[in-house]
Amino acid sequence: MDKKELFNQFVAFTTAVHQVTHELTQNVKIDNITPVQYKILEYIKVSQPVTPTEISDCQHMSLPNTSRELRKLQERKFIEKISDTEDRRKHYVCLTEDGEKVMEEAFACIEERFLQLIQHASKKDLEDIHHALNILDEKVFNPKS
Amino acid sequence: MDKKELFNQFVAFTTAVHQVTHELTQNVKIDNITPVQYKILEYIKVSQPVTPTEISDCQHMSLPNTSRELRKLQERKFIEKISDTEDRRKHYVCLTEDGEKVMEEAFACIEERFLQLIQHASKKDLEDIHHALNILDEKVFNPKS
DNA sequence: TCCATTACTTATCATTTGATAATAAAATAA
DNA sequence: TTATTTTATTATCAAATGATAAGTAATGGA
Repeated sequence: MDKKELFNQFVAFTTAVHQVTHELTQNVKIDNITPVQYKILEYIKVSQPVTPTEISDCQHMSLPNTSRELRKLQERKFIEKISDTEDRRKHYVCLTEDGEKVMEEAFACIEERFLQLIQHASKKDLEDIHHALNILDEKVFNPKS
Repeated sequence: MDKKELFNQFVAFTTAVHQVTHELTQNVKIDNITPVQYKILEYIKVSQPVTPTEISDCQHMSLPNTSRELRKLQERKFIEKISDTEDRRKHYVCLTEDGEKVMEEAFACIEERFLQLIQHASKKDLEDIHHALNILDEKVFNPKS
């Protein structure tokens, strides 16, 4: 296996992943929410509770800008902040009930499209996909070293 | 294989892919170029010659905005437009020599980081990765139906 | 020929996002 | 105690991106 060739395959693959991700998420429409705000909500949904600093790091945005977007999300009652009892500088960000509802709908919408994507897959296909995801996760995308 | 479970794995996987893609490309620094402009150049690099309409479709941006960014890229001598001799409404966009050089450097930079990522992979690991990419491409990300 | 359509451009405006400075409050180290 | 660091916020400005209207030129069909 030539590494150069593998790189080319990798580039084509990641492009396809981005493309499909876009297709799966494009019909998720939360009223008056910006892409960045959606990404933040998505991150909170799967990782809550999280601190503004963690959001800042993972979403690759500055803390002031993170703070601004969180304020907007809080004003719209999608999230709430709870200050740490130990270290009162820290704030834990969580989804509110409204926020949970909205994100569950969003994920349901994405899941529906995902199921369409794999609707023709056989039982063995599903096993193969599962296995392939594991391999790539382990050996490329989540190196646990 | 439960499809619901596979969906969760899929979501985690695509998140990891986006994360790694970001890490691989983050130290590609082309002077005074915006993210959108970079994405356009990247697309042209792998697909040239392309028309503005194709760029517009693939990059999910309106034709007027595409036209504006292409103008900027043309002013900076990264790309050139050639009109179709058959249908003179159509324009083919290509990289100039400068553009080619810049993008080759960018890809070299990404490849270098990719090689670091898989530096500890054995010969068998590389085969496994190659195979896994093929499976996912075929069964999920590039459904040829 | 005339009309509709396609491919693209220009211009303009609103919104989103990014960058930075200044501040505050709590924690921690000296 | 005082100084430093960490966490987060507010405020402000610049730049990038998105949306839309209007216009040009070429094509193709009626």
